[in-house]
Amino acid sequence: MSTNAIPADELLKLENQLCFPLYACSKEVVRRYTPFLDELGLTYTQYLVMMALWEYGNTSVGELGRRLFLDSGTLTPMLKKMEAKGLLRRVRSTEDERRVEISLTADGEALKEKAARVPIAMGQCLTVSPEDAAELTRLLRKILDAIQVD
Amino acid sequence: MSTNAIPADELLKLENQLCFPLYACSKEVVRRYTPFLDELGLTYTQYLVMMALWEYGNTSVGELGRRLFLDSGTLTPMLKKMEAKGLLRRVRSTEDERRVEISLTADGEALKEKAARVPIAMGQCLTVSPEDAAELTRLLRKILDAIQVD
DNA sequence: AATATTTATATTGTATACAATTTAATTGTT
DNA sequence: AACAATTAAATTGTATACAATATAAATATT
Repeated sequence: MSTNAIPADELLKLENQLCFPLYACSKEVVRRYTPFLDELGLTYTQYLVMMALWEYGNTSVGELGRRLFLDSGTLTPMLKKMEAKGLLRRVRSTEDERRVEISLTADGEALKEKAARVPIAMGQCLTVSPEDAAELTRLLRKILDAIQVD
Repeated sequence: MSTNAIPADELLKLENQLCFPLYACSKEVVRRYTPFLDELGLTYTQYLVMMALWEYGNTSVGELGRRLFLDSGTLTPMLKKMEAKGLLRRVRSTEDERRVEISLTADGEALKEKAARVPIAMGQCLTVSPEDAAELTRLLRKILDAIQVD
């Protein structure tokens, strides 16, 4: 572990850091979803929950959290709201009473058709070439995979 | 605007979307900063504010917001906390009384030396090659630039 | 000059996020 | 079986984020 030759000035410049554009880009892109998701009555995180349920089917709070990188402190209140809106059911598992099973209602399942508009609209809004998008996704997944290890 | 041939099923898969890995990766990377930033008594967003001030010098709330992609609803309460901690000053401009000038205190300026450890520690924590980091940053900046236009 | 428009912050309200703790159920050990 | 350790959600507390609105100051218009 040798002394790093780069001075504090350079190290701390926003443009020299990976994390800042990552943070800013994520926020700005998510923000662009809002008008399209408003039409579905969903927030971005709720939309993620719905996509996970549409794709993988019914699960538990914990499994949902592992898939979406969210913990129960975020999910529990959000799932309660979504249950109140009639999109899903929260049922304590009889098999393992620690678990709460999340399942889609008919309304929740039906919302999928309307939701297909969202990625299409965003695709037109973002103007990222398919190549750039693929490369970006690849690099982000690589970091996510690496970061999970420790 | 022709009918898109890709079915809803495919469009709505988490793995087929750029935004989800972007969102998840940003969150997970920011979370890794926490232990290092705790030593400085900063949150990640506060760290961004400090980096902007160290790099660009004193500014106004609005300019800070444009640089960091944050609005006054986020910045005002946060800057008040940072002022209370003695890191910066908030002074209503006499020249234009709508503006609030943000300037570093001696303590805030001094924190820069300790903060240089943070990007070094994160660099070791992330294990991203310089090439991947450069490519990723380039693509993220490209999206951020494109998204600002509309 | 008086009024309208724009601009810069601040405030309000809603929705995440997550660390830390709590509670209750299940599993592992002796 | 009894107790310890682990696991799954829920809760608590703190800190963003941002849309919408409010407020006040500066600028533009008539």
